[in-house]
Amino acid sequence: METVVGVEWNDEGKVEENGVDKSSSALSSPKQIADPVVYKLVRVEGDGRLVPATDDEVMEVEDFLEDEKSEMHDVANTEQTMGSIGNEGPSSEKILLESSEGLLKTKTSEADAAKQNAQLEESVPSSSLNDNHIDQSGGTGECPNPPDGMMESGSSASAAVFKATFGRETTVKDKLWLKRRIAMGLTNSCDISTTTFTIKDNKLVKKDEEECSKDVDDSFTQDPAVGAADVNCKGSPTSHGSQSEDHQSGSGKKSRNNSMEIDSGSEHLNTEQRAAKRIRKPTKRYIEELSEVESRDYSQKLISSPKSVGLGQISPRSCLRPVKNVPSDGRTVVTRLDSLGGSGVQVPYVSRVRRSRPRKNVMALMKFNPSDMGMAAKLVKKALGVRSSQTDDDIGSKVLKRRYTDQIQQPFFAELEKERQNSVMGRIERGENLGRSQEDSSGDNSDDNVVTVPTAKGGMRRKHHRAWTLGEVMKLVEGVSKCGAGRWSEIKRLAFASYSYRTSVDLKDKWRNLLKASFAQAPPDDGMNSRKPTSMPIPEPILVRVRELAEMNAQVPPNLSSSKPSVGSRNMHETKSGYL
DNA sequence: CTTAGGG
DNA sequence: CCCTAAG
Repeated sequence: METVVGVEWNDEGKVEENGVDKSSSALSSPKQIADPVVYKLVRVEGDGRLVPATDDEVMEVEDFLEDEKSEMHDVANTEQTMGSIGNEGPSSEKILLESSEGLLKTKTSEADAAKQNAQLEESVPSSSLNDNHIDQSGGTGECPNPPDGMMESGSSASAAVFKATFGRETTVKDKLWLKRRIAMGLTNSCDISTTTFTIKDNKLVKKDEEECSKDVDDSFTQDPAVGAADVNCKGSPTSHGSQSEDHQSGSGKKSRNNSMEIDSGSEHLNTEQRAAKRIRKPTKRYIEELSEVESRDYSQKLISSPKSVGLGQISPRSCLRPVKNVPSDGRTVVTRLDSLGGSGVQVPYVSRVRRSRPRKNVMALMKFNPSDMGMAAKLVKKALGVRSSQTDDDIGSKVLKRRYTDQIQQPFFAELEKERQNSVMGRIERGENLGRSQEDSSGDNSDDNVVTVPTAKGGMRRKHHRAWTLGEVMKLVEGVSKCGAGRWSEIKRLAFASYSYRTSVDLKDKWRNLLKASFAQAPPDDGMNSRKPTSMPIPEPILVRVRELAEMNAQVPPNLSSSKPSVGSRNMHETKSGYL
């Protein structure tokens, strides 16, 4: 099988001078004259040898190219072109061409490459390589899709684009192949196009575009991650965003400017146009540490991941975007409410839910938003998860949340808390198994509708951070006595079935704390008590039991085990001994 | 998903 | 409480 291919050679040309210099016409640029890089037509024999193309073949190609040239002017319907590409499978030719490509070592100096690129921009008016492409095709009023722009040009232009895309020359003249190649390259490397491609026919694209265009106008400089969507519309010069394709295999924390992988192999890439890279999905924690802006970007990314795209559910995202405009110091909660809500007040509530179990609330949200589907829910959930944490940060940094809350706020809060606790205690002592305290009651359905409760001194307390009531503690202890420490899920099922909050992890944590408390409270007796009498008045009996159980489970900390041996007498007063 | 441990 | 790593 033989194939005619175009090959680029240096003037020094190692191949017979039989070809036709097609480069200038192909690239439709007079400047090409001095350019040493030219196209030669050669034939690739079955054994891989190169044979000068015959005149007929040359003519053939010329016609082909002519055809392409004319086609270049036809900027009319890009979608059609796209379609044809999509439908066209790789021709058998392609394979051979690829192999030949390997054989022919193209040599192109950097300068040449530069020239090529320069020409490229000239010859491909609506190429996405040009940041102004939006303006050029802006007449349509639509946001041009970069790949489409690429597709408009013929093989010659495609070749140029190819080079621009892959950073190397191509010997392939097959228009379709080039197109596909470019498309693939873009798809794989440039998330912009990914999005574009995937949702090309999706009406949501339009929505997206509307949103982003609206957004872009006044949006601050966008992080590439978020820029992606915007790029689609505006082709932001600064950020060729790369929407993470959400390859689960994402690798370590890479900067957004890391090199991307291109299937056909890439050499030097024009960094300007290659700015878009695949980026790794940051971890939640990472996000939390980031500034608001970046956090939001994260949400964007999440939502605009292929999954959502595939389902054509991007609405949440568009809704989210506006949030960006909210001043960081302000109550993002409210804003988020509006934007996300599109529909509702529910959103903020949801957002307040603890990350580990937002599902229920999300479902509730779904009820309010019938239009949202499962995937959307997931995404929303995720986004909200991020968001919530972020909001927390808004209210007060994590540090504040913990340190400040515990040490400074508590004193003020102490009184209230104490009162409440006392009432609880009373009930306990009465043998009344308090199902739930006041806090609890607020919990299940409407739970933390109020994000924070301002306290006397301007402190903020989170509602959804439920203090452990004595009853809960007792249940916990009892549960441990029954099931043994470590079987938290069991305990949760048995003793905490009615407490929708309190995950097994919570139980575990609490137990850990109890353990610590039970063994550690001896030494600082007076000091601690006097200073923080209100913090957590766990009755001694409970502590004793905790200690007991701990000993039984060999959970006793080595050093502390001897700290309080004297209390042993009381240990028998409980029901637990029989169980274990 | 559950458990265990660090933050 | 939150997060993550393991099983």
